[in-house]
Amino acid sequence: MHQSATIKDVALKAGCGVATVSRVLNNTGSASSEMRQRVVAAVKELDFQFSEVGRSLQSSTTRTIGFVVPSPANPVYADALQGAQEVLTFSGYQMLLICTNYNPESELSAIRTLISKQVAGIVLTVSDAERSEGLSIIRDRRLPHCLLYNRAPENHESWSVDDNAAAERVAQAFSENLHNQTGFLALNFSKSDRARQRYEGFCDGCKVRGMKKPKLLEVGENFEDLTYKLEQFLSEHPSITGIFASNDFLALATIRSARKLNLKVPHDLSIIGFDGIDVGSMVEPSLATIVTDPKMLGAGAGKTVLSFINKTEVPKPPSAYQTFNFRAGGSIAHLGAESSDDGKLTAFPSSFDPTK
Amino acid sequence: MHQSATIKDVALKAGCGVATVSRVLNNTGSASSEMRQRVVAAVKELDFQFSEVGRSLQSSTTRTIGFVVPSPANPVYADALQGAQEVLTFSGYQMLLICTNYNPESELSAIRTLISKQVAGIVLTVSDAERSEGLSIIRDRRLPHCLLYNRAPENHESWSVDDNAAAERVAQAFSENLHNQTGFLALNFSKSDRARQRYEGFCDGCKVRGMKKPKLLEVGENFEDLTYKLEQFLSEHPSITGIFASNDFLALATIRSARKLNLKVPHDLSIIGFDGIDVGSMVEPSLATIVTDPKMLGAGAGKTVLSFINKTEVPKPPSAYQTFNFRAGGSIAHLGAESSDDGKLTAFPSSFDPTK
DNA sequence: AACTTAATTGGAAACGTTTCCATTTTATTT
DNA sequence: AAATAAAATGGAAACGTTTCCAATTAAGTT
Repeated sequence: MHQSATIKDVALKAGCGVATVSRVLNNTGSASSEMRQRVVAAVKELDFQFSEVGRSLQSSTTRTIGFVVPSPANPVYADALQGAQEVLTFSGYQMLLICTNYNPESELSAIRTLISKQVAGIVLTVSDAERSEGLSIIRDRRLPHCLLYNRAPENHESWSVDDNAAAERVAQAFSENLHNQTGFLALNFSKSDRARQRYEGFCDGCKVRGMKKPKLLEVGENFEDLTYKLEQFLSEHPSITGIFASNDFLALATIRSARKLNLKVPHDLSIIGFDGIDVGSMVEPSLATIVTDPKMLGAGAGKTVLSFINKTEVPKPPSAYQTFNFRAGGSIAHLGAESSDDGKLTAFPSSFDPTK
Repeated sequence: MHQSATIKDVALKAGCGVATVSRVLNNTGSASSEMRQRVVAAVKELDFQFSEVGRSLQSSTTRTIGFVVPSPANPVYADALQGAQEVLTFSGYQMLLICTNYNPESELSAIRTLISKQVAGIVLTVSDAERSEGLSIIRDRRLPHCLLYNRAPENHESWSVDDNAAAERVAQAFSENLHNQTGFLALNFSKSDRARQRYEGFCDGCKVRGMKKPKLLEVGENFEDLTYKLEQFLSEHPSITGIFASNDFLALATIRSARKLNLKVPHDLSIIGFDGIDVGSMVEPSLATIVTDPKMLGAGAGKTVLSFINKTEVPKPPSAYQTFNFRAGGSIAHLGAESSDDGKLTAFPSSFDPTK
């Protein structure tokens, strides 16, 4: 690779000292207009750009924020990154991105790497915020940081959906539609405190409303065998009328599997998703789901870290019930009083979609 | 922020020179086992980690690859980033990510920023590869780089879908199903050479097969007014029986809009998408589309840059026809000979889905 | 025990900046 | 024209590493 020009080269070409070049280019300190011209000319000629490495060493601050997320392939994180990008770019910061693939061991090494790289701050989503070793290292070093999608343990800032509250809201929706026995489709149940919090909140919500405790069905990363598993699950628990899926993709996949099993959604089985991806409202039946705003959360977490760095006022994350919204949809049926031929209860027409 | 320990602190605590610490920790050069122990102890005690900034300055190479993409919110790029991440992490490199939001002006500044940061290489998607100023700067500096999703001008490596060929394949699909007049729904038509190449390829394909030239409908970033625009478009060109949409989301949104206009898909209007996102095969009717492998492309571009850096053999990108696959689906109807009551031609049953 | 060889160690320079400080030049005032 | 103040300039140190090289110490060899 062609060696880049340094400030020394510029100084040489302009016939002055490096200090002068630095002052001119940074507009700090004084310089004669003739000198300025010479420096600018030399810069142009050499296509000079400062090396941020040199600068960082001297100023001991890289204008870089580290991001640790499970996977950009999950649109929730992708959108959050997008939101954060806008905030960072606006403030002249860059994003160093490391993905952990829902692998807790990767978290620690990611954080170590970011510390080595001397990032000015870190935004991170961990597997389990309560017992994350990486997180304690960050705190010990007093690195500006903010959790994203993890509820904050003490002394940590966090921008996150309140999974418990959101899952309770799902229970409410099932309850309002007279469902009694439901199921919870868990993705990454062991690897994600979010998944567990959702199940917890869902169980709480069901209990409070006098419903039966939801049955749990764990699903692998790629939804393998979903149709088969769903069939097993439903035949084991035939009283299930509604399913709460960990995320919208899983919900849509479940609808497809139900279709393959000759079950009509929502007539035979109601489905509620989580995240509120756009496609959910494009399909037929539209997907009832919890709508979240990943971009806002990502931006918030980014702003929080920046405000720590700049010692400005730290933005307040939204309160629990501002972090999500329930979106009704055609995938959930109201179990009226009149029973249908197959013994199940009739549902709303599947074209019902209050979002339109 | 709590000042981190440096190699000097370690040397002091271990009672030796910094050179020794460096040698011990990097396993370069010799050291007595007693010395090793003292150094290791000091490191533990101080929780020392090398500063990559110092290292980079001295070695003049950051182990960082810059990525310039339009937006991670687009799953195509998100998946590509995911693929690249795995490659980079495996080789001990990090990803510095900058998003341009489909804004050509941001590209140049992004590239300048990356150069300042002394990235070891760059993977980038630009608005127009043929006339990208950023790209020429990169070439002038002889920075290891690889295009992603842009066809390569001379002297540039590239991992990309062959948009022309893929769009031709779409024309073939329409032709096989006896469509004659089609429309092309363009997203970011002015800002993306991909969109234009798709239209070009689609037109070529239609022409070769004796079909009418596709009508063009441009759509804004957020599909605003899609339903209204679609209505206008179809009434202006009533002979249109099929639409090729720029991407799958747009295709799904079009299906929704069609539904709102009381048009049955595919009976009244056939739709083919582009990208092959998973949900496309979960919905009903399933979406006929061009399936691509963004993860593979991202990984390939990453590998290419790494191989430039390490002067190892440069991986060969897939040939044009290996970069995509046509996936049939229920959203495209075969226009048989028998005409239906409304004068249009009957379609396959909408449950037809060869992917199952 | 004296000598040669090998292993171990630390000092110092270099990487590209910024900034302090001292020096030189220019402008202003008497 | 001399004295003073202000502006312009450059040298050098510092930031945290690695590595060359010289110096010291230990280990073999006769």
